[in-house]
Amino acid sequence: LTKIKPKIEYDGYVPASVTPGPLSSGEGLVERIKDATMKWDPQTNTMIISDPGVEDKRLFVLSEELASAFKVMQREGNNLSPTLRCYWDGKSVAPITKNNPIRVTDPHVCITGHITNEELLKVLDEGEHFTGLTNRFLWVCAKRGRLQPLPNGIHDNDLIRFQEEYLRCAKFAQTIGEVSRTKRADDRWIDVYPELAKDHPGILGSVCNRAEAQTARLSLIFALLCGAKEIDVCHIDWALAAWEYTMKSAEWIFDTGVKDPVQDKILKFLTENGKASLTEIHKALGNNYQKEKIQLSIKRLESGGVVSVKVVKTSGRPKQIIYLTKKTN
DNA sequence: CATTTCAGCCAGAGATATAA
DNA sequence: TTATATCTCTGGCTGAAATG
Repeated sequence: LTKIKPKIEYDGYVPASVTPGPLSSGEGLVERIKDATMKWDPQTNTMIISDPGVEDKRLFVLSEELASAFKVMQREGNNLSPTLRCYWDGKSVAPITKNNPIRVTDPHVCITGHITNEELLKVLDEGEHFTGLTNRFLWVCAKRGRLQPLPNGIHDNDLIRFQEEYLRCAKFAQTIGEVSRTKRADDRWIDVYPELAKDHPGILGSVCNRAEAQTARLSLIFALLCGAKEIDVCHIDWALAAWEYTMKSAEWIFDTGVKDPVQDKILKFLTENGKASLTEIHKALGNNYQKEKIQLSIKRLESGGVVSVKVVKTSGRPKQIIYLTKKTN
């Protein structure tokens, strides 16, 4: 909406600020919506505002170069990924740096990124660094429907119609406060929830294991776009349809070729030895793998029924033994 | 082309944390 | 306290770039 020169009256509505990226570091994302910073003034012996910060915590990032964002995330010490994850959760962000007490309270950040399938697979294949990040995005496959050598563009009148419609919804949404589901919508939600919450094995799991939260958010957006005060059954159904499309997209993108390298190594070790303790697996992975990544991979293998984990008592800390449950091929 | 330099990688020892 | 789990750090290796 804001990318196009406004042709309509906003009439009091302030659009979120827009940045084209590129996403390069968590600090960069924080800077745009940071809180005011205070510092001690020895002259007057009071706290003074050293930086007014930004009042409006909304930020829309349109990153045409998502590949570069994924690349910088793999660099050591880059905190883009953790920052993005905090943003998704709506948590306040306070990067820990010595001389930079900047923080962001209640961020509201939306990121739209473009990337080709080839690039995505390439950057994802190189590291498993962004487990937990990929499932905070909705993956939507898009391709050119037909060749259009002489595009007409959208007619101004049509565009204005969209703008006005959107503006109406946005203004309305800002007035209604908390949104809840209707009773019928609650029932529908309870109905579909178990299926949504189901774990998926493999790398697809790490991409899709946030289905409930994503669908809930989508249903809220659909409701607001309808100008509704409550989420109704249809909004949930639309959200489910949208979610299904993004999941199918993710399946198409991620289920071809990309494997979880940690899983592969664990499986290889297990096929050679039959069983292994966590320490042995850790050693097999080079003694320097983070426990989260190992645990995640084991959990996925476990939910896929490939391995089972047993806890064995010792005279010290209990030993966790991982068994191969069925033959792999 | 041969040699030197150097950053980056990695195995693995050893230190530290954790659960009972 | 013990044994296991997890993390950190170092020295050696490698291959690419710089130098002669």
